Amino acid sequence: MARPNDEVEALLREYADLIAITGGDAFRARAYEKAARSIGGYPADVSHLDAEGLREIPNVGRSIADKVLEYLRTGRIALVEERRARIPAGVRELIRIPTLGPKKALRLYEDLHVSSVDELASAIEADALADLRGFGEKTQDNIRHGIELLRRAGSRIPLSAALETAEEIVGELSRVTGCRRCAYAGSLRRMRETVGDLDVLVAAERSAPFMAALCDLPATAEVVARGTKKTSVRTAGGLQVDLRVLPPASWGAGLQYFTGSKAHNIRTRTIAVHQGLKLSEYGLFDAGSGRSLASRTEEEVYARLGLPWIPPTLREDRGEIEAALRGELPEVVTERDIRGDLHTHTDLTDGLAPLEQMVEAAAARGYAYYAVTDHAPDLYMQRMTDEKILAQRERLRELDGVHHGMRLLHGTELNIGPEGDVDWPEDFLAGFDLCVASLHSHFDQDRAALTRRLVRACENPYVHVIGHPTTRLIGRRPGVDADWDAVFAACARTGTALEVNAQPDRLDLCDEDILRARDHGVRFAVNTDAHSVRQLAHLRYGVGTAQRGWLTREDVINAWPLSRLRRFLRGG
DNA sequence: GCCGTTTTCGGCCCGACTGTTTTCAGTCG
Repeated sequence: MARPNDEVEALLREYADLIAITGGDAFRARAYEKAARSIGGYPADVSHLDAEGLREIPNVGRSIADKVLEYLRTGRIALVEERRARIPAGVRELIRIPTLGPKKALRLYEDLHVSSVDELASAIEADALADLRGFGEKTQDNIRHGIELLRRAGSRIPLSAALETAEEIVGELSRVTGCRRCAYAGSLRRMRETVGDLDVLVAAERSAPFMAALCDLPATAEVVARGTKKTSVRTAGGLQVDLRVLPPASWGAGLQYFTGSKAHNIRTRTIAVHQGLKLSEYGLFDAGSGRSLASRTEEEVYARLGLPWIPPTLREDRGEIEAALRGELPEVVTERDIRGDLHTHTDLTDGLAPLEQMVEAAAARGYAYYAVTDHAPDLYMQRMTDEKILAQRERLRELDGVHHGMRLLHGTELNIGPEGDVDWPEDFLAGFDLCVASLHSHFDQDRAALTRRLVRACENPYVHVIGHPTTRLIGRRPGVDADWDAVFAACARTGTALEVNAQPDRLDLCDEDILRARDHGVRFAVNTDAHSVRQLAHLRYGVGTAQRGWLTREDVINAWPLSRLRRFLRGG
């Protein structure tokens, strides 16, 4: 099951939403939100803490500590259940629609008895909102568009959630007696940004114990189908998990087949056919005699087809077969190649952990260098000042090299203003080792204005990296509309790196944009944008996305040794 | 509900944008 911290976070967030929807004290709602975020990002497992330990978590006081203890003891929080009884779950779903907040949700529920996204969609179709105060033409358009966005994301779940569930399931099944191999395949293994269902494979002589184990998992809510070769279940979170048990001799062929993509597999099967072979999930066979030629490992299967092993993240039929045939497959960047994180926050702005904890955690990851990039003053809500950032710099210099010799870079995340200007004058910017610059507002400027804005940011000699360049939020907000080829060209010309932001709901740039930018000769930085210690581990999602964009160590500035990185930052 | 170099009460992230309610509520970052 999910980590206790995550369960508590979800519950407190729900409570905060319910307070907001029922018109409770806004500050109280925010207090629960803040506590939820702090607990979710807290490094220690809350189920191992007592009341005193819980209260050491920022934004957790006596009342919330008691509620957490109640949850850990009984599995529920009475006050949350009380609020739940007053507001149908579907009403809370409504506030996931962009531009629709708690106030509008409550009005829809009270006046029209709308208690789900589907009911709202029908109500709009039936023109039932016409007489409702505050729901004019434009508002309805915005809601309709918001519902569209939600639905397009559909039932697919974020890569990060899928990966956590898959790793738990693989962990459990690996412990079952008779398990020779166990792995997840499918779009998850290819690290697609969202995942529709999980494909889990087991190699074993007997399948029954694994089918039983899957059905008995605590995460399993419903058994969809149960057979000897394949069993499907649905988790409490609504994720379908397909388990296939293969004979050990078919492991490689099965893994290849179920990893896909479909387009990639069509290409490999075509290659097989042209060689008088047949490729299936059971192996690579001679089409005439039916004799098995390769099946134990993926490497064998690819080799018998005349191909090198192709990393799963490349298997999209986006030229990887041709590159493999030419012997020109890229050696894609791996998590081990990343020598440092270049975009991270502390509690000086909206991060959760103090500088010392972030630095210590970064060192524990084995980084050679690490940049701290808190928000700059133009993002007013962060209340940054010259004094605060300079005091941080002083403290950071003291910590430089203290942990395993890890070097620290003092940076900032600048705000790209509507005209492409950034916070602070040039002489102040010159004091930073590294500046990331990102869009945080004015997303709906027209294409020409947005392009100019981004190009101007690139042309600023103190801007080294463009953070989360499109600002998309997966399933919630599309990226901004710019002439990206012009922006990528500007990055290449000015030596400005583009970020591959590893936050699971961003993954920005996305794989396709990376491929385009790469053609322009742009460099990249794979960064977590971590706002807590735990988020430093989000790096893997960024690396997966970078791989899908065919990036190598050479393309990624934070895979370089520090001396080379510093030359890049100096513009050399 | 949390918190404290304006400290046990009285603040709390501030400002902008949008749509619609002609003076501001709601939402967002």
